[in-house]
Amino acid sequence: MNVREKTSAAEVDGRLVLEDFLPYRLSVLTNRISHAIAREYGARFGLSIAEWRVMAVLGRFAPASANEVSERTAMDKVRVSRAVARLKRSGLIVAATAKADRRRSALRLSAPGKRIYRRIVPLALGLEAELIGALTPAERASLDGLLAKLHARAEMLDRG
Amino acid sequence: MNVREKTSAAEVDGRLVLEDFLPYRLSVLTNRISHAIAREYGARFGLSIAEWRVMAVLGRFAPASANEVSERTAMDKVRVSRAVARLKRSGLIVAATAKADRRRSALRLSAPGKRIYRRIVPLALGLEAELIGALTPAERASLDGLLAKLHARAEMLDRG
DNA sequence: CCAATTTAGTTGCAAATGAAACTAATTCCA
DNA sequence: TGGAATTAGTTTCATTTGCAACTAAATTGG
Repeated sequence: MNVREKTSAAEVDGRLVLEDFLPYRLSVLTNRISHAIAREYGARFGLSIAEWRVMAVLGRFAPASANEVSERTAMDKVRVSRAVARLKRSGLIVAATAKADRRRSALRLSAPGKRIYRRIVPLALGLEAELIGALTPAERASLDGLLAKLHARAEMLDRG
Repeated sequence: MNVREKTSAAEVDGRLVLEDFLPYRLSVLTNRISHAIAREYGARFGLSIAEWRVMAVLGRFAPASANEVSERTAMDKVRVSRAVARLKRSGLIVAATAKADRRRSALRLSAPGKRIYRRIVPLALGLEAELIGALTPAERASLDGLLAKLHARAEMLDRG
């Protein structure tokens, strides 16, 4: 009957069905979340999104170099460099030169940085809870696995 | 034994386990995909991501006003306004004044715009295919449902 | 009706961004 | 070894971004 093969859920007759197109859906979703986050605790503590992300990485993985932060967040290294500079200026993080490699900095949260970090974490978790509140535990587990797979593929696309 | 309640998978002892934190994971994933996309067809056709998104919406929903584009993509209206201005200048879209409401523009792809659109669509779909290539049909369906739920929640967070 | 408010879209301006060039330290290998 | 190539991070510069203020059109309610 000469029915055209459908190559993807996101395509009909050569046109892109945007609302089914995964990169688009992820982008919109992430935009909305980032926006809500920026309002929620970004503005409240005078932190940009980039700054908060740096702090979040350091709260979890300190000491870390700027490069490590960049890799972990997929943020541009220039953006990281600037966020780090601002955070140093405002005293929320401290930088030592790494012993093994003097090009590298060893970044950590300062005491005031830790205090702010500990105030933001519950807010961040609260927001996440609102987000996944509609999901059952099984769905959360499923989401977890799917994101892991997508992440692995995206890393390949981005690098290769 | 006074074990502390664990409030979330992404929290341990007051610290945020970033790699389990949904907004972070989505952000990294989206960053990587956008980056790959920008390289893949952004640079190749001289289009910014914003411009391509406008075209993608128009390819799907023309005629549409700038505001509609903004809502559908969750992009700032200023960003849309500028992308539209550039696309008009380069002749890829045309704007008529909406009959019913003369503040509104009625945007459409021009003939050259359609030609470029039809060349980009397969690339976009190819990229998406690479991304979800690792997922079974059941997993794709599952992802679809989960994103829909998250999207609904995110919209509430962003607006309310 | 028409003044007050709302909505679509643009522009001014200051801040954020990122590619490319640069400095400085390290590694590689001939 | 030591010079070439690589890597960490910063700076420069042109572009992009987005808030706020604006214009213009439409809607609302008195």
